[in-house]
Amino acid sequence: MSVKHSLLALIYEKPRHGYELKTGFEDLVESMWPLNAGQVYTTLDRLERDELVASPGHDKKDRKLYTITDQGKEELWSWLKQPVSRSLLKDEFYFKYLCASHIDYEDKAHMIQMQKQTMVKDVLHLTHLKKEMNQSGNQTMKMLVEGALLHLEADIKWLDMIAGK
Amino acid sequence: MSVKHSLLALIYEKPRHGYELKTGFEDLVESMWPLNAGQVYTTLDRLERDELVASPGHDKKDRKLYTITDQGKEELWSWLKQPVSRSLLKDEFYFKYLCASHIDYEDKAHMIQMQKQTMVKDVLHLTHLKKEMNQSGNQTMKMLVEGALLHLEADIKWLDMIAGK
DNA sequence: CAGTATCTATTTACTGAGTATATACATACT
DNA sequence: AGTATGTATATACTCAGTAAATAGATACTG
Repeated sequence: MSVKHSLLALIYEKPRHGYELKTGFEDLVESMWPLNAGQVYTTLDRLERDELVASPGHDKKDRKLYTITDQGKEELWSWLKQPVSRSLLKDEFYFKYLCASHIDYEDKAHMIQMQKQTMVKDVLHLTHLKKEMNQSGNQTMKMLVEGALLHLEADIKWLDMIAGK
Repeated sequence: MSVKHSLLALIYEKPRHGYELKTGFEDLVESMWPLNAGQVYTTLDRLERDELVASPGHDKKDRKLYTITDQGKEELWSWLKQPVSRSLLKDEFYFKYLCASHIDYEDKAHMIQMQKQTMVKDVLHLTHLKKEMNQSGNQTMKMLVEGALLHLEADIKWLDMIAGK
């Protein structure tokens, strides 16, 4: 999504070094999104070049620390402020379906069935996750799970609709 | 999304040259997704390099034609067959919301309101589009619009839910 | 306790997607 | 005649992300 902005958010919280950002990111997304370690460092290089972060030096263990600049804060706020617009075709399945229709893909029914299966599995998985989160787990993530479930519901409803045509 | 695969689909339909792919793409998405002309040619270069397309030569007007190879067809089928998995965080607003929560962003309520406004506007726009499509317009696109509306409904329901907490 | 696996930590060359911009000829308009 | 628009392509560049290598520290295991 935007690794760049999430790193900015983590550095905004407190000064950090590369590896701490990697683990910080993974904590943030509860390991649901594996992050290539290299990406942290390449992104940091670009952030520093663009003066959204700066480095005041290294810590005791010789790890390069980064702090957010004023410009970096502005960038972070403006990213958060900007609503996301979900253009029709930003949804990958819609786009695939459009391509498949265009070329009269013979297996469109199968395609829809497979997609539905994946989504039903996702519903089961997320429902399980939601239960787990009732005991422990952070509140925000629980809401996201709830949102994702509503999303999946809508998707499945739609798949049934188009499968019936 | 995947310009690469949609170009493959268009070439699969019939041999085409670069400019024809640009216009073909824009017809396909009914101009809802502006495509940088340069991207067509850079993508074609990569497709040719990877032997997913080949060029049998130029047409009468000296435009380089491309045809799909067997390997290209396989790539297209496998893309279409593969269900898309929508990881929780692939949704940009969820991700933003997670970042905002993490840093105690003061204006989360405002953020949610802005997002809702954008979505309500989108609903109006798509509802209008749907009506237009009842007369003219292709059937597939109409279904996508219907799907997007279900999606937006779910999103708005969720936004109301989290705004109330 | 020697050997090995895992964790911490970073670097770098590279690929792939997408953009900006330049060019050039043809046609339409005014 | 001059200007805008449409057709057509090329290319250098940026940005995001990956693969793979390196290396020291710590934990585990027979």
